[in-house]
Amino acid sequence: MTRVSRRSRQDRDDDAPETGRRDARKQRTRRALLDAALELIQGEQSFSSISLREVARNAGVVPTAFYRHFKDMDELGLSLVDETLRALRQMMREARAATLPTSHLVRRSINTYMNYVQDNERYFQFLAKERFGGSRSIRLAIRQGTQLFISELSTDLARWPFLARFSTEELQMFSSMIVNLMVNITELLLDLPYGDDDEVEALSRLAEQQMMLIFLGTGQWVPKSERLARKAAAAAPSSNTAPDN
Amino acid sequence: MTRVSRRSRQDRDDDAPETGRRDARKQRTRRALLDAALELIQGEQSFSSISLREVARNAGVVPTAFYRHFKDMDELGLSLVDETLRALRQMMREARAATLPTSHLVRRSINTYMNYVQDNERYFQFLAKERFGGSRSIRLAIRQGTQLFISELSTDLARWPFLARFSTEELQMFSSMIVNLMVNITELLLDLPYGDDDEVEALSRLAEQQMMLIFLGTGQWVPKSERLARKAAAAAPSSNTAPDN
DNA sequence: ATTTTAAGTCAACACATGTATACAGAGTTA
DNA sequence: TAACTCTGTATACATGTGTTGACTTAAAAT
Repeated sequence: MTRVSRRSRQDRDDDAPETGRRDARKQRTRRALLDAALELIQGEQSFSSISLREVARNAGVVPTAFYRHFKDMDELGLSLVDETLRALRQMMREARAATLPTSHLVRRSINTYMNYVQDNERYFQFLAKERFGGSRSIRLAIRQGTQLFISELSTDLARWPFLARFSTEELQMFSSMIVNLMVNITELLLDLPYGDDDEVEALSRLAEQQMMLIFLGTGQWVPKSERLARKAAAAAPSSNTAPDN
Repeated sequence: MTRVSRRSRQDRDDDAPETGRRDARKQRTRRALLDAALELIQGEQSFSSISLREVARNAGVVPTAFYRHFKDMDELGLSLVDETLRALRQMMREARAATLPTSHLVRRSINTYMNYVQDNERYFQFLAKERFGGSRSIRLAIRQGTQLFISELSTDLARWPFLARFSTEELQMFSSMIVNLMVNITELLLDLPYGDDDEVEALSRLAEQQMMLIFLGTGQWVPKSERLARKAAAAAPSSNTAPDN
């Protein structure tokens, strides 16, 4: 306790290799622990109901070794959230880079996403279960991540010509609806009997329709900026069958 | 084991008083157990992470007494789902009876609902947490309940003049979007710092806007029944800024 | 070559959990 | 009244839990 190590593996700020081989070993069992937790969650259990010992056992390691990596199950959970959201964001970035101009953009994006969910089922299972199930800190982290998504999507939407006229606030509202929609679809997808491609197809089409409905709605939505002006233009009876806002 | 009691309290089919006073006692501790579980869920824990003993303790009863009422924690959970959904359906029926003709129907319905959620927070907390957190049977029960809601809502929507032209399938899609939206709003509401009326107001308005957006979308949605006919009417370029379906 | 560091093991603890069995006493029925 | 039926209690057991402290043994630093 009198001496201070110059630099430990834990408090590095960026991912420097630090130094060779013991570190690799540590990283490996850390992964094993994370994977073990994810795997255990796959079944009936939720994160809050699996035990530290269970995780350690499943990772092929003695319970006390756990503490070399996480102080808590909660801390492991936060790492899981972090990792998951990072991966998701990564996917989104790639998707954005890949699909620039095209018809069927919506359909293609949805298909990409559905495939991604199926390939990374464990992460999404975790997110779905802990979005409301777990500790406050985990819930909060997930919510912040979701909010970040909404913001990113709304800046994307701002580039679409027929959405350019809306305020960022309105775009955020649209985005949040789309994200909610996809969250819901994701959760349905996760509960599907494994590998039923027809059902997945059906879900994709449902998502597409629902998204289209939202876009149709935005087409009729009167931007906040125009609302006062329009109101001033007398009280003409609405000729539309739909209610106006 | 040789004799068979004529009729036990458990296998009654409707709520006959059965007979007096011992039964009342039983019913009372049964309630205590259910309430204890709900209360425990209020905090950080989720249903799958609370123990039988905890519930018994919290209900002021010895652990083994639990078995006089439920064979399992899972069975208690199912009772909870049942009770919750029954109460929800009840609310919906009342709401439907109360609000017949009116402008601001959407706004009023939303306000009613939000109040209901706040008054029955425990039940909604439970639903939110177990919708994906718990055992398959509980998840399934919740999903079925949700589906039932969607169906009921879609028969309601069918009575609205400007939605009459749609197929039941399309109405179900609209309904599911609305229900999802409300589920999402509910979950946001539950995580609000307790009793912040302004935030609740903001959430209500958000829900209202989102619902309006959906209705605007339906106004532009081309019913399946008309789609072929329209397609036959040549390939006129769409004059709308919004994409068509 | 020697010392230091730290990831992982081992054994042990105090306690919580689900459930089985036997029992008490009030409530019901005859 | 006497016989019985149940809800709730008391006790006990085997097993799982989080966390402790002292240990080994390779890798890293000196």
